[in-house]
Amino acid sequence: MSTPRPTIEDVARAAGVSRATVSRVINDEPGASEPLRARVRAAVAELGYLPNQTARALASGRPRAVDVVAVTYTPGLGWLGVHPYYSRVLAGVMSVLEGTDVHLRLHAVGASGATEALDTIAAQATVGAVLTNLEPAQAARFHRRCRRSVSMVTTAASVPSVEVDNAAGAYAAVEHLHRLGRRRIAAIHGPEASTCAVDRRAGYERAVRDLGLPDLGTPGGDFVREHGHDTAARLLQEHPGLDALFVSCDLMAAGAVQAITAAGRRVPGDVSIMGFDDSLAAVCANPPLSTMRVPVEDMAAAATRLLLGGDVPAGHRELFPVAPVLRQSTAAGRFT
Amino acid sequence: MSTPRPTIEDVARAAGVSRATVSRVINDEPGASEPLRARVRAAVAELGYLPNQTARALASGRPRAVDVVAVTYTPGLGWLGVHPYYSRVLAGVMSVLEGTDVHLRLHAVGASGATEALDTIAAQATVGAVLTNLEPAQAARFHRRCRRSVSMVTTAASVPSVEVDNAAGAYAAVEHLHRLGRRRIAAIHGPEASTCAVDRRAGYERAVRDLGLPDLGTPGGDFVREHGHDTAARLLQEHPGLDALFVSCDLMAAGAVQAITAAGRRVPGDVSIMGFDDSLAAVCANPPLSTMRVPVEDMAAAATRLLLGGDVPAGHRELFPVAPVLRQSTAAGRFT
DNA sequence: CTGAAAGCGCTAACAG
DNA sequence: CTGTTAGCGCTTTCAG
Repeated sequence: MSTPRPTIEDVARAAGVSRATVSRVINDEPGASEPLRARVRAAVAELGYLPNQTARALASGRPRAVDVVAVTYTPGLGWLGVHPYYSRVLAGVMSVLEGTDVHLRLHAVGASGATEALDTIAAQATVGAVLTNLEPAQAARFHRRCRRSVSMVTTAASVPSVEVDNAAGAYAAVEHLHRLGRRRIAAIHGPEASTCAVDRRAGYERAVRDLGLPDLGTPGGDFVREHGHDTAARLLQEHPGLDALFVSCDLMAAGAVQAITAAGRRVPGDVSIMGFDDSLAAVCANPPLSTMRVPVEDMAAAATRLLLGGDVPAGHRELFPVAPVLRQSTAAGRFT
Repeated sequence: MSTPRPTIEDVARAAGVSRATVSRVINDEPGASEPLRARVRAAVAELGYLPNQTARALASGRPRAVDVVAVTYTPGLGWLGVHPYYSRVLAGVMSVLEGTDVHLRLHAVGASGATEALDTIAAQATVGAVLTNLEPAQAARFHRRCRRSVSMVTTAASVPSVEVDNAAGAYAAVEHLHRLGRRRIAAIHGPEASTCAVDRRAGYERAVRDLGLPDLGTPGGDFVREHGHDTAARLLQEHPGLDALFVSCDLMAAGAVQAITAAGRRVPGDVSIMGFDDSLAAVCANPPLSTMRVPVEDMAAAATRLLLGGDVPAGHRELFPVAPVLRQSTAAGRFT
C-alpha cells in the first residue's frame, strides 16, 4: 500500500556512501566529513527520506515515547472525555515533548482487567509513564515493573510523584469562606478511592473542627457534575441555613451552582462557593467559580521532564502549590 | 537499567521449543500442538514474558498505532488543554482501541513549522491518522503522504472524513430560536480558518435571510470562552433589543451566558441562547445550554474503525447527524 | 574519517 | 505440526 518509503539503504546508495555514514549524518553525530554530509543531505532531500522510528527504537533501544495512563473507573467512554483533568495532563506533557522526537502514547485502562493491562504498559514503557490516577497499590505495582514512572497524585511512598497538598488546599478554602463571614459551610466530596478526594475531605473536616463549625459533609461521589448538582440540591433541603459550599472539584461545583441558583438562591449573595482544581468547569460556570488552583499542566510538564531526564529516584517527590483563585462565586458583597 | 526483560528466545529455551513456536502460541496462531502450547504458556508465565511491541511492529510491518493529530494555532499549551473537543476525540478513539493492541499516539503540532511536522507524522503513521482540525490544504498534503488518514472536519475533497452538516445545524438552531418567537437573533462566530466555523456562519446567515430577520453577526474569533463573553457584552450594548443568540460553539456560549446574566438580563427570559457541539461547556454553563449536538465521540470512533478496517477510499465521507439538545437556555416561558 | 558486519526482538516464509 | 532461516530498518561496534 502506498509507495514504499525509501530506507536508509536507498539514501546510502543514492549518496554513494554506507548506511553507517547516513546514520551519522541524520543523527548529527560526529565522524563524517562535511562533503559527505552534504551529499547525504542532498540524497535525503531528494528521496524525501524520513527515518523509520520503529526500526530506530528497536535498534537503539532508546526511549522514544512517554506513556500517559489513566484508569477509567466508569464504564463506557469513562472519564477521559468528561473530566477536564486529563486534557490538562496531556497539554502539560505535550508542551515539553514538543520539538522532541518523543511521542506521547495514551492508555485508558478499564477498571476490570486493569492489573494485566497495566503490566503490559509497564513492560512496554520506554521513556517512562505518567500515571494520572492510579490507586496506591496499582501505582506501586506499576513502579515495581517500571522504575521510570511518576504519579500525578499522592500515592505509595516508593512511587515518584508530583503532587499538591490537597488537605492544606481544602483547609485554606474553608478558611477563606469563614473569613467571608460564612458559618454554615457544607461540603461535597469526591470518591473514596481517590487519594485527592480523601485528602481534600480531611482538610475540610480539620478546618471546620478548628473553626468550631458544624461538619456539613456529604457522602463522597464521583468527580462528575451530576454528583455536585444532586448533592447540592439535597443539601439545600436538609440544611436550608447553608451559606457556603466547599466542593472537592470544579466539575462538581459547576453542577452545584446550577442547583443552587435553580433553587432561587443567589451565588455568592446567599451562598458562597469554593471549588477545587481551577479547570475549565470553573470558568464556564456562572457565576465563574472561585477555586483552589492545582497547576496540573505544570505538574504534568514537570513529570515529563523528570522522565526525559533519565533516572527518577524512587520516592522522589515534587510538591506544587495550591493557590486560591478568586472569582465571582465568593465575591464579597457584590449581590448582597 | 532495571532487569533486562526476557525475550522470546528465553521463553523458547525455557520451554524447550523454537522461537517460531513461541511466536505462534503467543499470537494464538494455528500450527502448534496443545502440549507445546501449554509448555510455552507455562514458560511465559514463569518468566513474566511480555512481547516487545517495537520489535513486533518492525518485524511484522503491521500497523500498531493510530495517530491523532491536532494543530495548535495559539502558542503555548494551545487548544489541547482548553477546548473540550479534543478530549472527546480522544475518548472516541480510545473506546474502539480498547482491547486492541493498537496504541494511540497524540501529536500536537504548532502552527509554525506545521508542514514539516505533519510530514513526519504522515511518514510515521501505521494504522493511520485521525486529523482533528487540519485546514483543507494541510489535510490534502497529509493525505497525499498517508492515504490512511481521515479528517474530523470538512476538508479537501480527496481526504476521507467523518463530518456533520454544520450549515444545516446552524440553520436549524436559528429556526428553533425563531420558532420560540425570537426576532432579533444575533450570532457569535468562530475563526475564519475553521471550516466548521465558516459553515456554521453560512447556515446562520442563510437562516436569518430566509426568515427575514436582520443579520446580527459579529466578526469571527477563536473558539474560546473569552471571545464569547466579550462579544456578547459588546452585542448587548450595540443591540439592546437583542432577544436571542446563536453561538458557534458551546465554549464561547458559556462565556456569552455569563456576560448576559452579568449585564442583568435573564437567560432564557430575556435572551435565548443556542450553542453548538454539546460539549462539557454546555452542561457546565448556568443555565445549562441548549445546543446542537455534534457526536464527536461517535465520529472519532467511526474514524478509528475506518482506519482499523484497512483501506480508506480517497474521498470517503461519512455524515453524522447534528441534533438539537434542548436545555434551559431556550426553555420556553420558564422565567418570562 | 568511513565502511562492513553484527545485531535489537520479533514475525514470516520455508523446509522438515 | 515444528524448527530453521531470513530479514524488518536502523544503530553501533569494530576494523580498515
